[in-house]
Parts: sequence; structure tokens; C-alpha cells
Amino acid sequence: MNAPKRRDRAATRTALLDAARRRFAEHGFDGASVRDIAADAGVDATLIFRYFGSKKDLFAEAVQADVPEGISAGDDAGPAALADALVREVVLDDRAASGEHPLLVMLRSAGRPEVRERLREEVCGRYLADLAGRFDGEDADLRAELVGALLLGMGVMRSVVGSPVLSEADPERVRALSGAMVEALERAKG
Amino acid sequence: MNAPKRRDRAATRTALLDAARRRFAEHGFDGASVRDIAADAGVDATLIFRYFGSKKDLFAEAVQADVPEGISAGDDAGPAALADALVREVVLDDRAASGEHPLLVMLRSAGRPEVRERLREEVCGRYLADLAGRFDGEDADLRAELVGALLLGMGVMRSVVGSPVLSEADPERVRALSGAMVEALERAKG
DNA sequence: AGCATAAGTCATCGATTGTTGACTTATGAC
DNA sequence: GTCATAAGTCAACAATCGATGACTTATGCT
Repeated sequence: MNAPKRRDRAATRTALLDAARRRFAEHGFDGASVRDIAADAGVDATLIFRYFGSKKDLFAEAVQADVPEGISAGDDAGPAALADALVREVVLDDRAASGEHPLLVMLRSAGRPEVRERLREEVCGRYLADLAGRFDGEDADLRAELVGALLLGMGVMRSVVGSPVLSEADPERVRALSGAMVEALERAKG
Repeated sequence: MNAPKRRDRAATRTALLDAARRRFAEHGFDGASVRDIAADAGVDATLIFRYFGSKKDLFAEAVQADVPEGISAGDDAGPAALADALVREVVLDDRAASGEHPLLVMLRSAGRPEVRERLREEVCGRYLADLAGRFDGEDADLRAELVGALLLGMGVMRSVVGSPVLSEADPERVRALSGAMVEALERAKG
């Protein structure tokens, strides 16, 4: 049937991390128990504390892993180019393998104050600051936040609400329409 | 100090509902315990089961109350008019009294499958269907979903992420910018 | 083969959860 | 004032939660 599963610390750790990402993404921090996560990974629940210290530490590591990478539009490109890159990353990217986007995972666990604070730091400090720098005009921060709201909302629509329209639509059409919305913001200078 | 608090079934029920709305909005379904809610309302926790049956029933009634009302743009108005009305309702409206918008409350409890299903029904069946009917062109549903994503994202930005930009910005400026984004969608017919 | 070490398991703790039933106390009709 | 009824309280249940320490078993080196 199934192999006796050799003992491999690294493999067990990543299996735990993968299962945690999926469980946290679907059920949130409170709704995902350490026993469920361990069962998904096929190991004992106590290994979570042995390898990560606590459930909070596991969560922190699970949502931290692949946030840093991602934004890869030229530093001197306009806001539309960055928004387009983010649309591909957050909404259109095939996340079947690596699980949900960390921002959406955190969003579903925003009941915890620590998670909410980190989510705010991540969104405001990283994404919105980068976006605002590419707008010129008086209220660049407000327009950057509207772009961020559009992106976040698209992710929520697909991941949380589960509307089929965005998922089944032609990606090129989605990029074109969202791009038109961002360009409208560029034209509306303060 | 405080009045001995006369026994009043109706008053206790509404106090419980108000406290539940606040707790559920801030901590989500799992993060808000019946004892916390009852303590906020200043009554005993067992009254929740006496008056509502179960915690789930309390949640259902708490988020159901004021959803139906709200959308009040003319039936023949364009999508921009409806979007503008929704911006005022979801984002700019002063919710200090009545608590957070039910959609955002549900969003923070979307770990539960039943909540997620009801959230999808509410968003798709009510808001998006109304929006899509006001777009003409081929992919009206996709453009309606992008408007919905923008609105949902703005609510998430303000309520969950807690970014100060949207809250402190001039409401008229917010309406103008979001309106420009919706109008860009109107021009981009399929 | 033998052994030290690390990987994995088991039993269990205390705290908290939703929920129930029996009990006490205030209120309004007569 | 008396008393039935409803409103509110108390104690406790079983289940589940995160977490700990002692225990067992496999692995790799010699």
C-alpha cells in the first residue's frame, strides 16, 4: 500500500508547513487545529511543537515563507505595470501547488490582533508604499489604496467568496479591465 | 452606581445582538465566545441559548438584520450610480452605531463553510446580479465582479487591514476616484 | 553487530469551548 | 398581599483545544 515512510526531519517539516498553509487558508487560525494539520501531513501533532515551538510560530512561518518575493515590475515602471504584475500574482497565478497567497491566508485569520497588525504592516508598508511611489499628484496614497483595494477584493472574490466568474474568465480580459481601472486613476490627478 | 437593571426580555435580546455583532465583527465566529458576548451585554451566557437556540443561530440573526435594506439607487440608473451608493453604504457610512457591515462580519467568519456559502449567495445573488444588469456588453458579469471586488476591497482595507488613508480621506474625493474606475469599466465594452 | 542520537508516539494535563438542566428571584395580575 | 409565570443565575457536563514530558523506535556511524 503506502511506504513505511522513512524518518526525515526536513520532509516532515515541509509537509507540516504545507498542510498548515492549506488548513489556515481554508479554516483560519482558530478553525484549524494542530491535530487536523498533523493528520493532513500524516504525522503526530506533537511534532508541531517540537519543530516550530507553538501553533502561533507555525502560523508565522507558514505565511512568511513566500511573501518577500513576487513584486517584480521594473522599479521605474508606472503603477499600471505594477498593478498588472500583482493581478497575475494574487489573482491569476496558479496557486494549486504553493497554496493560497499569504495575504489572503492572513486575511482569514485577522481575528487575532497580532495577525491583523502584521497584515497591515505587510499591505501598507510593502505593497501600498510601492504603489504610491509610482503615482504622481497630490493624493497618491489614496489612489494607491484604491488599487490595493481592487487587488485585495479580487483575491477575496476568488478565494473567500468563491465566485466562479473571475476564475473562469479569460485572464487577458481580466488584465485589460483591471488595467483600465488603474489607468483611470492615473488620469485623475489630484 | 449602576441601576439594578430591570428585567426586560426585549432589551436583553437586543443588547445580546449588539454585543454579538461587535464581537463577531472584531474576532470572527470562532474567536468570539458566548461568554465574552454575554459579558459585553452584561447578562448571563445561558440566555443566548434561551433566546436564540445556539451560537450559530445568534450569528445568523446578527448578520441578517440589516442586510436587506441599503441598496437604493434608481432601478434604471447606471452602474456608476449604484456603485456610488454602495461606496457610501459599505465604506463611507458611519457605522459606529450599527456596527460593521454584515458582509464584512461574514467575511471575517468565512472559515465556516455555511458562512462562506451564505456570503457567496449574498454577494453574487444580490449585489453582483444587480450590478451586472446595469452593464451592457458581452462580459457584464466580469465587469460587475470587478466593481464588487473594488467595493469589497475598500471595506476590507478600512475594517480589517485598518489602513488610515481611506478613513481620513475626503469622502467626496473617494467617491470621485472610485467613480472614475467604474466609468472606465463602462467604456471598455466587450 | 552494537550503540548513541535523533525522529516519532503515547498518555495526559489544565484551560476553554458550547450547551443543558435545575434553581432562584423579580414582575405583573388579581 | 399572594401567587403563577417569566427572566435571570448557578453548577456542571462532555468535547476539544494547545501544550508538555516520558517513552519507543528507527537511523547512521564505527
